Amino acid sequence: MNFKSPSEIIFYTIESTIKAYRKSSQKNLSDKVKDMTIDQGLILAYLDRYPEKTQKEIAALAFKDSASMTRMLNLMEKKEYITRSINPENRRRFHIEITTKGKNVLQSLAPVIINNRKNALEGVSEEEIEQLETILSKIRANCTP
Amino acid sequence: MNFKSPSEIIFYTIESTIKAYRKSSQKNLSDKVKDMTIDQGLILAYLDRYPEKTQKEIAALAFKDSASMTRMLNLMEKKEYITRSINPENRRRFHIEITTKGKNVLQSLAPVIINNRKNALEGVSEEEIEQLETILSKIRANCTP
DNA sequence: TGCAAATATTTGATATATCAATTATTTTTG
DNA sequence: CAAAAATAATTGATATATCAAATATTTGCA
Repeated sequence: MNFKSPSEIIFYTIESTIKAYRKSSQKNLSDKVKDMTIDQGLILAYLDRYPEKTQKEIAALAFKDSASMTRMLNLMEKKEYITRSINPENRRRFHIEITTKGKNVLQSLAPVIINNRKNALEGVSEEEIEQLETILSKIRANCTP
Repeated sequence: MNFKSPSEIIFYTIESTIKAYRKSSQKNLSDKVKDMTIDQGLILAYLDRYPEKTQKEIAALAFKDSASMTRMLNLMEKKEYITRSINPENRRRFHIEITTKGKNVLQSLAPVIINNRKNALEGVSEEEIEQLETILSKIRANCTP
């Protein structure tokens, strides 16, 4: 197997880039709020923005599996960032609410998330972001059944 | 928090692309070899190519943590893809050997991995790969302490 | 030489990913 | 309408990620 082909290198680069981004973002976030992961923060943000979505839909937004979502929300409930109650219109669903504690955390998280993105994109032009977007979308389409 | 900024979208795209790639690669791989993950396959390939590297070094190549590597190698040992013996030159290290079974699996995996890459990059020019490489490296550098 | 620091690996704890199976409820359809 | 199909969420099993602490060994230096 050729370990030096461009195709090998590029997936290596994508992988390492996203890992570096996650790691640095998590660090900045942990400095600000103890006991909170990037993903939990993002999910909190999605819940805030789309309060009517089901767990399954939030999961899709965050590229999670329903099973992962269930477990993450269990944790977030235990940590008192959210509460869940059965949705009377459709009793298979939950109605998820962000607690005051959750809202406060979200407030303090927002600038961290924005700053993580800004920092990661320092020196990257709008045009480059568009190129990135275009090329990656093509790859994603190739990999999507 | 603005959920529609380019900076938000681009990380979403990177994330979804790599997930789609992993998922489709894993599927192709599972069709060929039962009970083998992409990462285990890659690690097998690295072990084959760099037989003298330590677990820690292999871990770094594959963007794993030493702890994860230990557990993955335990599994791979249990599945009889590798054997580990203490390296007499430095008894903190292991000498890892790929078993015949491991070598056979590796053989059948190689074309799958190559094909996964080829398929994912269908319609992506060399120039685009270079652009991707350049831009992502910039982002990674921004996120690397 | 002898002991402190460094190194390689493991282990424990906790979080997440993924697949398949299960439960509870709602919707569809013959 | 009643049974079957679809849907939302959960659970179990297993794999992986991550951090911190522990273990074993080697290296560097006073």
